[in-house]
Amino acid sequence: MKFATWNVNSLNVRLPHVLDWLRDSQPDVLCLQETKQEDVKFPYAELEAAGYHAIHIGQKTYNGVAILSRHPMTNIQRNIPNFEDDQQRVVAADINGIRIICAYIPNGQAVDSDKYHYKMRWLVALTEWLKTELVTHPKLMLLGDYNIAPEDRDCHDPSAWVGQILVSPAERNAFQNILGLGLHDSFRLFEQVDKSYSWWDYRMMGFRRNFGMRIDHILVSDALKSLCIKAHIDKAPRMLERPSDHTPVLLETA
DNA sequence: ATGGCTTATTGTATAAGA
Repeated sequence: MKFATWNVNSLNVRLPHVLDWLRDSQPDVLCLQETKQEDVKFPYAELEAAGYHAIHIGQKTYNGVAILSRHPMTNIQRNIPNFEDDQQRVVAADINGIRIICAYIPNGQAVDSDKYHYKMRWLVALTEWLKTELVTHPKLMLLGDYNIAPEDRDCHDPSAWVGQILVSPAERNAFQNILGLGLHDSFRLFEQVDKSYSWWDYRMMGFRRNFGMRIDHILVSDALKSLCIKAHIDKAPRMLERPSDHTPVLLETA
């Protein structure tokens, strides 16, 4: 099966890119972040016509996540259970016996800001929930925009980013805590070219100069690890007119 | 360089992203 995650930075704007990409790439499952639309505006009909079931949880202007799937989805969960949150950042479903969790982890804005502390609380709640999910779903995959570059090699200029969000020790530690549950960064299960990133700033010609960060990830549980056969980043959508600032990250399993 | 884009909004400037 082929899985992917993509922060589209407004599905309203990016729907043509998404439909083209689904047609060309034929993933079984595509997780979207930052749909930035209420559910009544979500393009269920267009996606159904393209061959995809969809589940979505959204809000106006900010956040919003969706799972698109060629296969039926059951056991649907919206938001992290037992975590008070007015932001729409998580949707999950069982697909072909695999627990698929799509997450848009908070950005954090600036280290030690209120939003940063929210990010850290949010990561704790996510980690606690994952721990219980893994008990009942040994085959689990967590796809999304983590807003964390796990290591220095995931940042175009580590020295310039010291002490910033996306790379701060506390954020990286939170990422390691998730791995500690028995999850694996699928991208790093395979040999990759240096300076591989999933996001580039719109400003300063970030993409052309490859000033990017690898902050979108697909983590897999122990039970899925041995089934992984390929992981890569598809930079093509980032080269289109009026692109998202993120590009799709993919994983293929046997 | 605290931004140089891009998105969205009961807009005509502001907030937020990363």
